[in-house]
Amino acid sequence: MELFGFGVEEDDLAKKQEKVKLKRMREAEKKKELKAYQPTMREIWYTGYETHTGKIKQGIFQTKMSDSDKRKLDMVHDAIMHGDLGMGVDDTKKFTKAHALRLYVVLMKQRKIATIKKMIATKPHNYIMVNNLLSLGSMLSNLEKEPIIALDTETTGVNVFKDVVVGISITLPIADKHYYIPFGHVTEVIQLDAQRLLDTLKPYLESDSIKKVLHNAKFDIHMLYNAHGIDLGGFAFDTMIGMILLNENEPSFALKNLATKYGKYFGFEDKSATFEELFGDDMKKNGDGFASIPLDIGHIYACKDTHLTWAFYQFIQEQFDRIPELREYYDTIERDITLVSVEMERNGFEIDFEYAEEYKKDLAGDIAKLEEELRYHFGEININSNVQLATKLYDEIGLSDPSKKKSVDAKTLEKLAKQHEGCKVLLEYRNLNKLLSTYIEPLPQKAVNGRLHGEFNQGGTVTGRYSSRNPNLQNLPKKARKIIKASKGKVIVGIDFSQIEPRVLAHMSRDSKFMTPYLTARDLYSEIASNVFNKPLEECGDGSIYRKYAKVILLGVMYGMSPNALAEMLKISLVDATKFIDDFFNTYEDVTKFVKETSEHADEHGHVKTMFNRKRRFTGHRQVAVAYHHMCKQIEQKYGEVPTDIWGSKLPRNVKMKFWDVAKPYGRVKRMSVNAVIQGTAAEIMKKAMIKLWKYCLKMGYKMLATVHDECLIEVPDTITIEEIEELEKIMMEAVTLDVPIKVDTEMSLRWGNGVSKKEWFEMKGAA
DNA sequence: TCCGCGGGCCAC
DNA sequence: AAACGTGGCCCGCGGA
Repeated sequence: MELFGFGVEEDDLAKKQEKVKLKRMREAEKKKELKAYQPTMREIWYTGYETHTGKIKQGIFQTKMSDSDKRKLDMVHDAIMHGDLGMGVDDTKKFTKAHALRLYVVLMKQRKIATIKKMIATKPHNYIMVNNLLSLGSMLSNLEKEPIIALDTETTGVNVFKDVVVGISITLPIADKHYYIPFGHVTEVIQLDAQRLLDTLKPYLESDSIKKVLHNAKFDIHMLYNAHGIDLGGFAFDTMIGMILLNENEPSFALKNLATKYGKYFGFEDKSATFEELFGDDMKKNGDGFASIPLDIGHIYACKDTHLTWAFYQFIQEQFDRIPELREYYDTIERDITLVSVEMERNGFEIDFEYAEEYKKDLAGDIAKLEEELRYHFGEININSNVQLATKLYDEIGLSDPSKKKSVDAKTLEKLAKQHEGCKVLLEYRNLNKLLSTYIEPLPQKAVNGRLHGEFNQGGTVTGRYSSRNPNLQNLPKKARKIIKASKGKVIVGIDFSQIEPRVLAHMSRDSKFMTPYLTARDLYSEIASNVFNKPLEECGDGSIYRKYAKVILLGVMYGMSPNALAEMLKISLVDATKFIDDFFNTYEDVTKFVKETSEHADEHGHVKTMFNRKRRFTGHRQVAVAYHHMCKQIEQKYGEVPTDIWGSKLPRNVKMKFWDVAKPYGRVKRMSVNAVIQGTAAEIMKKAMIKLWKYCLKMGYKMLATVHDECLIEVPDTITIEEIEELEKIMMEAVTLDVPIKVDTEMSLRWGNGVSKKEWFEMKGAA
């Protein structure tokens, strides 16, 4: 590797430098050329389509670090030239690469220390550390005059059930002061006694009359409660959720990232080193998080957190003044739902460890047998490696590839099963292995005190739905749900909105034909099934395969499924699939109109809105729409009409390709926009229902456990009466009033996944 | 050894 | 060059 002169015997440093300079200039030129396509050597923000998945992505694009050593050496070289490393130019002769890299570490350390010293020297006058009774008293007397404050906790880590709070930041807007109150730091610096301090702060933190603004409030509420028994009161606003409402496409909602991007809009220009730059490594190494950070610098960062949170709060309020319906949306839906999320995460699910262990053993045994069979069929390959598998199937065994892409997914393997009997075994293996490795094996390990606590994120999706993770409790297969049981003396009640998305579509489109089955208490899916498959209605009832298909069809067609995909899914001909889609849109004229108007709204405004005014924005779509419509017009003029099936049309090949370039992204946004309105509205209805359920459950002593998009899970005493269940159902159904009735279905279970209907449950109870 | 990515697959 | 949406987790792989 070129070391910029280090270790060079001929010692013509100047000449060498000249060469390097030239080289750098050439590189810079090259870089300039490439910039438009692939930015190198630094981070940039980007927005674009991910070519493979077709998703719109925003993020930080980071180039590979292959040149990082070069840069490091470069810096060391400069430092030596400037005398920063206390060495003369002559010393550089002895250097090796390793030596220079070690020096780089020293250099960075020196720079860190210099930065920290400077930050401490230039600390804002209103950043105050509270670590004695005098400063505490002063802070409290100011606090009593504040109707609303910003609050943040510093902790030993991010596990809300295991970590603890080591300090609390508070911003007092009227006093214009930002405080950090440390009580759990590993330091020589004197701190207030933790217990006595928390006893003193508790009434203020729990007070409903002192309103609190936090960034990612869910985390702090958990931490204060779990580790210190403080039940936060007066929760007023979560700036993270606020920012999500203002731009759901933001790549990161971490306070520091938001500050870097938006700080300049409210006078918070912060060019100082980030906390991670200075302490990221230390925190990782020591394992006690913020507690290990020296307080003289740590408290500055802690103060800045609430300072920033408050600045964002004001910024968001200004935006909400412009868009008052968003404030209304936050106030009526998102604020309280934060507390519901906390409640669900805190409750968690009880795991049946014995059952899980038994199930694990069974599965492992079955899987081992299948693995042996697979070795017989496919030899000594890693059966989990799709690369090795594809080579085996298509190159060595020589199966003909129905996917044309050497795909080895379930759909393809099913087709291949006719050619090779090992494929069926493989499908069975995949099935069991997925169940074991993703669910049965890891879930019990994630339990804390016997209960499994997943995260529920109210802002986890761009449409307004919840997401769930660590673990994801919204995608457990029925078989995996069986390791979850009701607590002793309890029963899990699952209430789900029946066909909520079609009902939302019926309401929003006001399509009378679509609404009629709901208004006359008939079943839309069954009617569709009867029409499509040309079967009598009796054969298309609940539980029939035709009805199940109809459900898939309706949801698919609603969101723009292609005839090809539909034909594939239903194993019907392309002609039939095309005919069904046409029939659907001809039958439901106002649904068609609704889809069209939604799409046109997106074209014109670059966003769509749900029923309760949450926006989904499509960055750059307006330009795409203009280009698309322009091209449609041109094609219409030249060729008579715009074909629905581009590739099957008679357009010249180059026109097809050019049209597809805009039609593809345009179509994608069109589908996303229609979906966002319906899915988003359904999600809002669920959130409204959950808030009402939550309040009722608190009163009744029930435990809310989870939401799975259109379903709510609640743990109640097993002595619950049918009237009490019906009260819960009523609360769900009355969450909103639509032009079609809202229906719910209830399932009761001692083991999730083994549910019975409400009727069966009470029959069982009656018999016992 | 760690990280990002893609393929595959689970849910609604 | 071939069109349902919203998510998260596991695995192998290649690069540092």
